[in-house]
Amino acid sequence: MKGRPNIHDDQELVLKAQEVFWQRGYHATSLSDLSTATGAGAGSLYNTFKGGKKELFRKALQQRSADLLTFKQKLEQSENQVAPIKQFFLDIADADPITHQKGCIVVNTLTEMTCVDEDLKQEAAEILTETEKLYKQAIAHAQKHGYIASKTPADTLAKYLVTFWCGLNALRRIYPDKKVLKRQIALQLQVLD
Amino acid sequence: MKGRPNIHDDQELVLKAQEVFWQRGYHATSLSDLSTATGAGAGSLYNTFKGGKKELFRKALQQRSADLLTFKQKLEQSENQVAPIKQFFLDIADADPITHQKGCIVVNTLTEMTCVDEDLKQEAAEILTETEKLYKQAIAHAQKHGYIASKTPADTLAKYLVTFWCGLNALRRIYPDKKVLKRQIALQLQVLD
DNA sequence: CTATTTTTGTAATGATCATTACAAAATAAA
DNA sequence: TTTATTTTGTAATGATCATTACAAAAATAG
Repeated sequence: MKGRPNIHDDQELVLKAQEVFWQRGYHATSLSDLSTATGAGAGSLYNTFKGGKKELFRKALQQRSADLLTFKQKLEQSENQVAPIKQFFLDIADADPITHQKGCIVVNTLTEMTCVDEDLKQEAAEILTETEKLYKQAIAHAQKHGYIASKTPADTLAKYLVTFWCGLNALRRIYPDKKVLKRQIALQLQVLD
Repeated sequence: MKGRPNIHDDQELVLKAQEVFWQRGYHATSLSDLSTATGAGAGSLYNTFKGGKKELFRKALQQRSADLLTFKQKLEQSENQVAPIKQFFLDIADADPITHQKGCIVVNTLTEMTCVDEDLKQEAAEILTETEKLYKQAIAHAQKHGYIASKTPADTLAKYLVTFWCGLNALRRIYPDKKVLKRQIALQLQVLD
């Protein structure tokens, strides 16, 4: 293959860009910010991501869809498939302050892009419905095997968890406090007993 | 008083600006958008709001703090102070599609401004903690008078409601569907029985 | 070594942004 | 009326934005 070799790994560019987008959102992030964060100049960024800023953002967002797949595989190896989900939520309380402030890039995007960019809003919404589907399967599995007593439909409980996830990412911004968060998370997870 | 008279009422300017900020957020709203929405030129807007776009946004946000006070007065006239809160949540399901997409300007601002503008983030956070305080008093009152059986501390339940509010404003964007929302809201309000 | 191809950094480019300058308009006071 | 004062709409202003143009750099292929 001819041509000057890549300095920057494409995937690493996406991850470094994701960090900035995650913290500042789409509109408050400039190409200069992305250049600084990635270490790549505008030339490189536009050569790699022909769609420019928006394509880079899309890739950063869709990365979470890939991450979800990894979590799905972990679930499927569990006896009680709801246990890793509960643990995921409980672990949120232990996160560092910056992580609390960042929240969730998918929820952030849903909020930022609604009434602004229908495509990106829809992409964020779809990642959340994917998450919901994963929750639903895990809950149904756990109910079938007696890990959950509640007769509430798995569908409803899954939507409950997605709602909680979105709410928790607001709460942790207001109260980035381990004790408070642990207590609130425990309360919310009671419906899965 | 000397001088050319006002065409635009200050409060109406704020409310018209609020509508645009509520839908599009701070960064995606241009002064041209605000000029169109309010019917006032840049000259008028800067003459009225010396702080420019940011002051106008602040006023639009703080309007919700005033609205909260109105709700507080309604609460204090109720026998069961938690009843109007439950009703408020249940009524969300009946809102029109655009209202679902808009969500809550306070939660939107908390999300948009975290890691971007500490002042505005804090203002949004404070409106939510004010809301929490209002919930807490109402819940404590209801518990004392036997309207709520749950022994869970009012403080914890109030934070639960704020978390739910933030989550619900994501859920309604994904499912702007009366049946779905009614079901999920009813489930979440069960902790207040 | 030469030609070709791709990446890279930098420096335009043109659009859009928030803000300001300013003169005309419209009132009250004198 | 005349003068003073405030509002209004429009047209600069200068900054910043995303994007593109382009030439140097760095590799491979012939």
